[in-house]
Amino acid sequence: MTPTPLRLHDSLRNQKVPFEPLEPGKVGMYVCGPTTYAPAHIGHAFSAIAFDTIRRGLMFLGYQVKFVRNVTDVDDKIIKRASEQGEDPMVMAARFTAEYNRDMARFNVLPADLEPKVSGHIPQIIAIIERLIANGKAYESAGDVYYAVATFPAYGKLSGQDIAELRDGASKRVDAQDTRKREPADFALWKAAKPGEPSWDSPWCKGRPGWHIECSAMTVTHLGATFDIHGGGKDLIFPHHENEIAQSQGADGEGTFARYWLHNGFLNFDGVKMSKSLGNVFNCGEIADVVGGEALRFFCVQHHYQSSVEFETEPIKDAAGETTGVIFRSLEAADRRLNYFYETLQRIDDKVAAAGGDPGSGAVLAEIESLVADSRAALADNFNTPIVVAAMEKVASTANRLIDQPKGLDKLLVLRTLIRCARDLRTIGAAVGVFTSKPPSYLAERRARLVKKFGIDVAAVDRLILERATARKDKDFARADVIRGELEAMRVKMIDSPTGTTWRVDEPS
RNA sequence: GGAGCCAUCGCCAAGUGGUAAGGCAGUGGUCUGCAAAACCACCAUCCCCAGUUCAAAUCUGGGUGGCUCCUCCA
Repeated sequence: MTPTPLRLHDSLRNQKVPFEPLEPGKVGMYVCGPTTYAPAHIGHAFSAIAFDTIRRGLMFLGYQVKFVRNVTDVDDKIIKRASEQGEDPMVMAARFTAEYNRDMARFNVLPADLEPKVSGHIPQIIAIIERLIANGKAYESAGDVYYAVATFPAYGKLSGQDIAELRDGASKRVDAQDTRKREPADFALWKAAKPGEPSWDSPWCKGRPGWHIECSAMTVTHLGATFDIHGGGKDLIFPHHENEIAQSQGADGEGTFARYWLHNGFLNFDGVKMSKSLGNVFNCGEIADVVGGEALRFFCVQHHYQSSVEFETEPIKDAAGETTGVIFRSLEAADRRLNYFYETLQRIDDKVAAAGGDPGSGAVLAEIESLVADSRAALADNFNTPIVVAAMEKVASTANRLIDQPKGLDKLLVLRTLIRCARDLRTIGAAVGVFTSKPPSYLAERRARLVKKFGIDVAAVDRLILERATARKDKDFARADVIRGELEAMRVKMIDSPTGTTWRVDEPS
């Protein structure tokens, strides 16, 4: 299959450009992963989902993707946190790494093809530092090794920063340790370890790598000196990605390293940045428990990966006015829409099963035929997933119409069209990471989640529904409506149909 | 102080030179014992001002408002 040509927004050129992989049909992609010193929060998920969507999009468009996402398991923050908790840093990092991967799986983030760790790449890191020293780009100072920013003229190109300005900015923050640097903007490639800290032998001192160098070492190890796509959060542009470029090109020469830079936008909470001081940092586990992992995934897919996104929350307060929790309005809305799609898929499956299955090949209604092609075009235009969602909305509403009001249409045509709707919705859903569950399983999980959340007594609901059915049979509609009122007070809404009464839990919107 | 991003219907959100996707909410309708769900219909000229152009939400300049980075914060 010939891959579909695509255009993507390259941060370095700051514009949408045609994507031309090094090797036709193949994509080598590297994304900055987590530093594992704490449970993953929703920002980590947001970035991981963005690049998982891009990866899936590339695969859907016909590219063979090698997806590398690193784990920073050696880092000052890890050492600090582990020391505070009296835990071994490497053990703690391994624990949070496993937790990170479990969390991301709940958002339908596929495992990376490779998940390199700093601790497993010390020789490669030392090798690249040695190359940098040999090239005159780095210098040793009291056991530490620093990158000499002044030796790399292109420094600042990615972030649009002027190196003179950076010097001014950095010089305001000089502290005692910085006297080891030639100039404040220089950054550490290797730093000496204190007793008890994780450390490795090196030509300079027993120590550990600086933060930035790991990515340069891992990309060249696993993707080669030059590769296709490098991704990460917008906040990493400076200094992290700027430093990566300086390191890799300093070691391997001009024109090497990432050929396209992709950066995902940030999550804003009610207009402000997420930060611990504002108390709006939410862990992935909490989010997935409260609204379901796929709801966050769907929410992300409803937005463009590059845009910053508004995220509406509302504190839950007890009688005394104390905050006891938080309501994720945006995610609840996304989950309701996701529920609509799953219910639609369920209805199609039921209808098809009732009709005796697939009637074989033949024409389908033209209005649903373009979903796959339209989605392909949208994804090929810088991974425009909101357009994909809009196209899926159209197919879902058509499917529902065919189920409810198939009047005047050939039965086999309707059946074939419905089968095609379901098949294409699942195909396109998978291309962006949604609708991956079986509808009964999603619907059951959602109900269980909401039943638990609102403390609904399922046995009582079933009893009341039976009572109401009896009342309706007796034409005692007054009684039936009283029962409905009682159920609605429990947040239970009934859906009457020719085959009986089902119910759903409704969140206040 | 330096760099950059953004401003589209009540809310969320695509579109970045050719005459405003989609969702939520709202209104009217079909269906229903009544509802709900589902479906159908209606629902914005794009922050302000000035330019460029046959044509601008989309380009340029100015203004206003918001956000981010320059602090190993995704």
